[in-house]
Amino acid sequence: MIDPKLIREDMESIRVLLKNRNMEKVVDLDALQKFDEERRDHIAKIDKLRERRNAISKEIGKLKGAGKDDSQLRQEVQGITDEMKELETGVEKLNESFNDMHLSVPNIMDKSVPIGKDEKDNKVIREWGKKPSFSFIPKPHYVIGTELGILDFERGVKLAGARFYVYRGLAAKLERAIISFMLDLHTREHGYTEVFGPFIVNDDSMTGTGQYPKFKDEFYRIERDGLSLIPTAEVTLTNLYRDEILNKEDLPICVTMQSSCFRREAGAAGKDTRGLIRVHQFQKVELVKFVEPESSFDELEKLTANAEAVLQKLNLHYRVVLLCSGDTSASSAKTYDIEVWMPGLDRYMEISSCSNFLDYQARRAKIRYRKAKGEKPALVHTLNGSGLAAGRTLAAIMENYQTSDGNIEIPDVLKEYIRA
RNA sequence: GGAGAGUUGUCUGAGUGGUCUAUAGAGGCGGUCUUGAAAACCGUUGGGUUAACAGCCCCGGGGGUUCGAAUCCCUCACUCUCCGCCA
Repeated sequence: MIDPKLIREDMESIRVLLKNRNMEKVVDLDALQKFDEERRDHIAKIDKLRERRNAISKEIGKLKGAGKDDSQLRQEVQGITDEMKELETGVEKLNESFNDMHLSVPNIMDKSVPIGKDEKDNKVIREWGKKPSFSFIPKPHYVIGTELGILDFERGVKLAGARFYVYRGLAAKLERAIISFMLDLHTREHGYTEVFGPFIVNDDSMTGTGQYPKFKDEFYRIERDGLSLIPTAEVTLTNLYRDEILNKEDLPICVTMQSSCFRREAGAAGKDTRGLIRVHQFQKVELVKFVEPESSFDELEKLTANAEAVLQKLNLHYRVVLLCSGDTSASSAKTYDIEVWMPGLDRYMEISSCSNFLDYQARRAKIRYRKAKGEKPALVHTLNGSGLAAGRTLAAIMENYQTSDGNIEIPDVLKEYIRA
């Protein structure tokens, strides 16, 4: 959620924002403003009425105690109650309309974000390493994996359906190694604390990070228990401090967690249908930071560098892309995608997405901190990024480390994790 | 899954429908006193809404009864104890 004050005081900048994000049609700003005004007007009236009613009730109590007649006061209070009821039903509807629209207003955007329509307008910020050269035509990971018998898509389908897979032998082992390696790197060298928490969370958590209520179709929900499978450990990690007031001294808080991630991929029919790129269940190491507002853009650079370090140590060529206004997700103020080179697919593939949410998530999830004793709590800034998606990392290693005889070499940094 | 007991402000803990609309103690912060400290004494001590004071809201969440609810009713969640089941 953006600061509701912006809606009242700086409508024009929101109008520009919506235009840049191609979301002009998503939010009706005039209606939003109207709902807000009416709703606040009603609330003020109700408060006045309640003040009067509280006073009368007190009076009645006194009269009763003294054994005196209170019928006149009772009559007056009846009128007040009726009026309040009417206003209250109005406020309920107004609040609902306002909240729905307020939730769909995207986050403000950083000045450094290029204005653009879609991924074509994204800006490549830097590249690292080089595309590897092969003396043969490199195969896509799903061909290598199937031929080696370590990726089994047919049995994945049998067990659960399309977009599921089974790892066998080296693939299973390699992914486990990748995850351990990444967690060790982030905790030993980048200052993150390793966390492990629920993969299944309640609706408050899904709402806190912005998955609900807008994108319900994209996630697996267990109706019977009112719980959902997390699409990313961002949900678990960011909601750790939901409804809490943190100490300034404890910031920044940097946490990392590996989890399975569950996505319905509802709108992805026909896209990336082969291989490990787009699947319903995959593993990922997530990085989340809670920081003071002043430092959040510096922290975004650091977080992105932390994710890049994984690829550097694996010696995988990648580029960092700054997403343009139209391609940045609604809750993010600035996003870098890290795209790894896939020789078999002959294209770059997103393997991490690092975002600064400013106070957008913190406001929803009520994550605050106290700057100094006696001061009112202020919202923290939250950031997150993949560090990295494990299944895609496995795919990238398979394609980049393939040999002419159809095998895969093990990257040096993973060797100590694979003591077969 | 069954039975019972709970959930109150930083903590402990009162409060079973009003007339001081949250006792009291501890802790924290400030002060007096002191060479300094302790003790003692005095004061202060949450979140939200609002331009702001006032007002209004918050006694696990939601709903209800009532002129009036921490207090009564319904419902859900969580915690504890016992039983059952179980990796």
